[in-house]
Amino acid sequence: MPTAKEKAEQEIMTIGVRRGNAAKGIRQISRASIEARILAAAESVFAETGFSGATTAEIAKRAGVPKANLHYYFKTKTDLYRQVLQGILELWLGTGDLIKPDSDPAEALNHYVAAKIELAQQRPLASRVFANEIIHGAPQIGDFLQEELRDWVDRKARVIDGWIAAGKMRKVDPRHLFFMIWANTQTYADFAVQIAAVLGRESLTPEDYQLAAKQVSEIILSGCGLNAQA
Amino acid sequence: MPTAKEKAEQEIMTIGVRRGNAAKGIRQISRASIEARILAAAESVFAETGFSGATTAEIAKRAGVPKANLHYYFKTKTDLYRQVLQGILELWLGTGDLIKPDSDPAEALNHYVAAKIELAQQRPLASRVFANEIIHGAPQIGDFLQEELRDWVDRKARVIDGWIAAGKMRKVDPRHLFFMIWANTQTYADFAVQIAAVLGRESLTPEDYQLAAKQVSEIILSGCGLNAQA
DNA sequence: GTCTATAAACTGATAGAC
DNA sequence: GTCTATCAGTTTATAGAC
Repeated sequence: MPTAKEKAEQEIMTIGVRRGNAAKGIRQISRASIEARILAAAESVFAETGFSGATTAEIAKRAGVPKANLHYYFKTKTDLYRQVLQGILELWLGTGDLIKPDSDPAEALNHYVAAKIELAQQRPLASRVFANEIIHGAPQIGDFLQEELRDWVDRKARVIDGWIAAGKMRKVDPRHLFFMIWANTQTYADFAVQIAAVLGRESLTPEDYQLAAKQVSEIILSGCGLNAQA
Repeated sequence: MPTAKEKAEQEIMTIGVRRGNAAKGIRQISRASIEARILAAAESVFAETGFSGATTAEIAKRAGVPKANLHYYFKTKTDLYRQVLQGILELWLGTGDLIKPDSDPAEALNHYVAAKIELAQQRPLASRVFANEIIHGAPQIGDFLQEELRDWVDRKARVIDGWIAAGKMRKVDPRHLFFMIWANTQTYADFAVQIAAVLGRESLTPEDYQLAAKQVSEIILSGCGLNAQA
């Protein structure tokens, strides 16, 4: 028979804290952890079935909370979806830090491709939720694309144009170069099922991702008149 | 006031033929045209909202037929979806005909990229329905990927390995080369909203597709140690 | 804060008259 | 073959007891 203290801790671990049996600090930690569990569950369900196909019942089930609680923490299914997307967008813009004027072009682009492939391997669900949102017209993040993302690409494009003007690489359209890199890396997350099927595997192996990063880097760098990296 | 004949023709054009007012031949043509309209409407709705988000009511509305008739021509929503996919797959394998042993590698790959970009431009909805299906685990076309598509890629990979062995191009992994080409071309259909937003446009222009085809071809061919085409 | 029960709205599919 | 009316099953969201 568990003590009252053990029972309370069990509740913190599993379904959160009931009012009155935990200090404020612990309650906040617990609340944050419940929200994190719901967000993680939501990401997986949205990735598998898209926004419309996802049900709050399934998300709640995977998060291990009653459906009513999900609606207590996130008012509507759309609110939950928006917050999942928000987390993904923050992940996205974090890469590409090495693309700055005084970097070596080959090193910077190689690093960017590797980081994006790494993300495809580590967070394929996030990539799929994002891809699904864009394919269906970006109803929730259209503003982000036209503002933050466009600004980000404009800044990076200026860097690349600078490299070209300095004779450090072949003349290419910098924006379409980014479209190429995004497509080539994200495809290993979004289309993993197709790629695995063509390779005759159940799922992609670490070696597949490694070869993908190597070849994508080589072809794109070479296409930009740069030497491949070790 | 329309004559009886005009009225009958109008019905053929709009909702098909009622029993008794058309010969068998005309009825069959009409039936095919109704099915084609439903399939086209279904493609657009599936592309916009995915399988789960699509409603048979919306598809019927766009096709200009009562919902019950849609279920008369296509028993279930899944049946309709499968037939839409079927048409898309046939479209897909048609390209790549020039990738055969005695072709010039640069010409063949350039032609393949151009054909795929052309398809992205002409049939973006088809590309999005396909992408949506793959992202969500290919529940309906998993078999196609493991059989027909895998065989197709195996055959083409042998051709490319032959070109490499003959010293006609740099050594690359042929399968990952296809993944690159698919990703780079289909992204202009699937992610058109994102690309247009980054380019600051309402939608992509013919010049955008032309530049895309040119740059994708240049970078991939150069990356394969081949000279760019005119 | 948690959870059961249920309201309110939607959707795929069909019955049955024409 | 066509079409209106409707059923049966889901699904989002909330009320209200604890």
